[in-house]
Amino acid sequence: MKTIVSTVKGARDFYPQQMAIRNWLYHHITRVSRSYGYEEYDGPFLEKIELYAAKSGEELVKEQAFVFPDRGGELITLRPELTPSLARMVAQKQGELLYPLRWWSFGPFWRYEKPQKGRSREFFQWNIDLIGVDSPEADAELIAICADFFRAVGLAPDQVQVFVNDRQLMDAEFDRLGIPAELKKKALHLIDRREKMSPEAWKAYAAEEGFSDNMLAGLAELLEDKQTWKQSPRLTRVFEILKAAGAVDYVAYEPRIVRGLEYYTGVVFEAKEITKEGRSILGGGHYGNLVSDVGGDPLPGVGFAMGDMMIQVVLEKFGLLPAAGGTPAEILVTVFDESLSPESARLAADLRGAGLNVVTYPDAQKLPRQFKFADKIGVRFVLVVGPDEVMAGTATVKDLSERTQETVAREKVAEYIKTRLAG
RNA sequence: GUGGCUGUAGCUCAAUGGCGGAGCAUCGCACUGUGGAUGCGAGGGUUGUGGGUUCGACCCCCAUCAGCCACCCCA
Repeated sequence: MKTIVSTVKGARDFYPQQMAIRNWLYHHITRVSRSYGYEEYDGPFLEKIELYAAKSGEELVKEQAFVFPDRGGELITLRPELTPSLARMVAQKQGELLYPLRWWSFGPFWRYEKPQKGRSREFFQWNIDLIGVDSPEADAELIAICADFFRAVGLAPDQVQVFVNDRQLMDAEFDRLGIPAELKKKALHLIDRREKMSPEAWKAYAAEEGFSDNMLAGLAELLEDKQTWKQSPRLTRVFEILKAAGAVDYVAYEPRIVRGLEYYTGVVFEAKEITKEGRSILGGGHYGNLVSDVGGDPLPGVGFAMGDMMIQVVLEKFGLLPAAGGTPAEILVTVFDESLSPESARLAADLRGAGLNVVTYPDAQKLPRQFKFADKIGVRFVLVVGPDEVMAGTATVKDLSERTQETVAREKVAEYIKTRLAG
């Protein structure tokens, strides 16, 4: 026992039960993505560190990426996010791709973080982007995809919400409040920090950063006003579209959402569980230029990313995770004794040929043990082929859930079971 | 990266510094052509790891690892 080598910190074993949940998530992600016409893609899991050097939050690469030298001495990074890879993939074929581009992906990422609930060092992430358009319709489409996904997994609008804001609206409001250009970035940061500090600490912090009392009062007011979006033609349009698309129940304007990543230039959004003001489930927004950092021509887009950990935390809280997997088999074929084991193998093969999932007991153990095993793994039907059945060309089919049993001609067994399964 | 809480059987948890236990689970038997129930029995532990204090450590101290929580940051 003591010699078992533990998993790498922050990495997870996927036992069948967890694997079933991962596949279930993947299934819904696939369906929603495809329903909007998005194509699946993926990038490499390993990238050169330079790819991340210029882009996306300095801290992400410097402090949170797994970086190691390969045997040739080159610094290799386990990808901490997908956007830079996506940017390269688009830039490499910028001229030949057909826009707008609708692409999605679900795969593993690594970040050297301190693991806790809803956060590990190896996680899966859904990335989805609409590239090559700049319209509010595009923003609305991605937000509607969030809403559709939540609906698909059973989350209701009173459980999760997509909170939306527009950085350009904030920018205009900053102008109105007399906040100079050099303070705007700090102002966004200040908004981001508002909920994490007491009002006093927040004010002190703001004063330290160079904000006047007037600006501060204006900012505080801006954060309380849930109607400001009406000043923004873009947000007005986004909400109009979301209403028409039947997604607006899941969406709300929220001035406190500004998002940390600097490449967002327009609409930004973040989904949260609303009952506890929890951590964000997913986040995204509009970026003005995806590919310039990797040498392409300016190309706008909108996208979001959702990690697999937080969504599972939320789904579990609301009892929405699918029931544990168990065996995919419907049938267990017992082995009466060693001499008749080929009969069982033949019957099992026939049933598999008919499209059924069949477990054979791998040993000529006593029948009670085989039945007990069948019960525990959760198959519905147990088949017995003993001397009597072989003589008569039949098989005995016991339905564990109905507690009934019938002896059926061998060639009719598959049909018999299918009928019972359908009924 | 910072601060805090917790590590005892497969799981959930007990055990004043003095013989490490229970429930559930597992396995066996009652029960050689039929599962769940019941009864009886069995196996399972370097008390996360490594040091220290002590006549004696699951218990106290130090370190370390892991999990969780709050920051940081974000998904």
